Amino acid sequence: MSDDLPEQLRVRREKRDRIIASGGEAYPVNLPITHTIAQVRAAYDHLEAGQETDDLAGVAGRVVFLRNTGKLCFVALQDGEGNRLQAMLSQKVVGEEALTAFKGDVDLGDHVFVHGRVGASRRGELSIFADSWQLASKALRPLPVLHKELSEEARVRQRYVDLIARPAARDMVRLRAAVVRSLRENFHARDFLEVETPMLQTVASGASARPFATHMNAYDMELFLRIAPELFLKEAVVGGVERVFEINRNFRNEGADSSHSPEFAMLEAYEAYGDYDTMAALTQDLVQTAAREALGTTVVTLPDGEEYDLGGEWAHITMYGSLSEAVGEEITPETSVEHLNELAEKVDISIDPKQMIHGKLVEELWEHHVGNHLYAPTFVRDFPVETSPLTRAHRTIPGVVEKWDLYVRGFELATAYSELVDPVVQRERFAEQARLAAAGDDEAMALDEDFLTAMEYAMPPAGGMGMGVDRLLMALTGAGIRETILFPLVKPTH
RNA sequence: GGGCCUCUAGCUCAAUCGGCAGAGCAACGGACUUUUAAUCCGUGGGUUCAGGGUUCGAUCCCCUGGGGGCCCA
Repeated sequence: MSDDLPEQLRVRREKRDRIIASGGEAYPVNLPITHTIAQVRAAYDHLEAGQETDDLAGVAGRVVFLRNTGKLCFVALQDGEGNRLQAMLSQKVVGEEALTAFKGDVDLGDHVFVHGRVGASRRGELSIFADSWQLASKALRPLPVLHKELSEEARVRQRYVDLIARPAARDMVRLRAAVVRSLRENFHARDFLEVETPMLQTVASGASARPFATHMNAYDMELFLRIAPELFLKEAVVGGVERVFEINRNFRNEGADSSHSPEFAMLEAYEAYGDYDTMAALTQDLVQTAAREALGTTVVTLPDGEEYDLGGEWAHITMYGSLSEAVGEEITPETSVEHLNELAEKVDISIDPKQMIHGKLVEELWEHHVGNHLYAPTFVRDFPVETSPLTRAHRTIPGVVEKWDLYVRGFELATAYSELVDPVVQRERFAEQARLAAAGDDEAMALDEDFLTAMEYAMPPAGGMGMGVDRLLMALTGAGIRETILFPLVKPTH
């Protein structure tokens, strides 16, 4: 059986077996650790080359560097954050037997414990001068070459290896945790309550997307993974949870690419007596504060070295206004479908004839003429009503709704509404979505009767906002969405 | 969904008009008490993504399928 293994795996397995057979431990339950690698580094980094102390320390870490010069061995131990500490095993100090065992048993990738005096090597490297050592956990597979980039595929298929090998992978995990923490603390400071609403829903609504379907055996019924928490969060607002947010996963049964993942983390927040302007101010602060707290600056350095500034007041433009400017003629909610279609054909935008409605044409034209060229953080305001069924009509401008999308470096980071709270109008909007669905739009929003009933108990006027957390990480780093997700979905190899 | 690129040793990558499949690191045996991708001597390691076709001969050319990436929709 083990004869079938590649050489390096077989050799390591044999070492494990030999250690255990001779009464040693390859996987001890605990070790006499006195310091973390980081603690030793913090306390002794000032030592100068050749300077030794009488302070003893027992530390453990993963072997990422190994050198045997005969009667002296060097080993670099790494912790989960990437901190490294060298240990030196001299035959004179640990003894011949222990050194021979070390040479025979330890491979790159193993976890090893060393105990000894703290000092700096002749070359100035902070080190443990080991008087004893012990295997902490035997690795049966070799590490990849640490000074070469892992292939993109290996990175996502074996993220744990990526985390061991690549500092940027470790940084992303910690940055993401810092960003999410910043978001939560910001909300808490504003007296928003965090809630968790259903992931399994009988109707997947609150957004325009295809859901994942599943089946509940006990009730013998079809359920859907949520595409958005919106309707439940609004029901919470109806019930008096007037400042509320949720950070959780959404699932959309659509394509996956560098900015879309089938499951993605979403932040949604609702504020009674707020509107899309208060949401804009909130969103700008959430992002800028997260940048300051997680990165230490609002100036993001992208992978190509370019600096992108998230600071300052972000621009506000209107969808119809910016589109009119771009095409050189006035486009309004009254512009006919026929004329919009002429404009679309002029730039080779083709739309399914069954879905040829004013709102879709305006949005497609806007994306082509304006959205694709947006770079600096920009709020795009006042959308056509057809494509925004949960948004209230603009307070003064007929034919548009109070909705904005936030674009950062050309992708959509967040969206917000002055929420539609009139239950009669809301029902009409759902009816219109049902007509679109009947006409073949499989992304039309599904009607949710429970939600409409809740609305009939009166929801206070409110602003609501949604932001993709993975996309926020993209905005803060320039990484693709799969780099921001610790374990992204990967197709099986077979 | 469409187009292009890609899959070779544990890892990162070479290679051949179609003619014994290579390097670096890693591994194995040996030397070395201050190494930082050590150095020196020696050795082993391959279902070239899978299946089929063409051919005396396929890692290479063709077809089908699979994985990954990029661009477009």
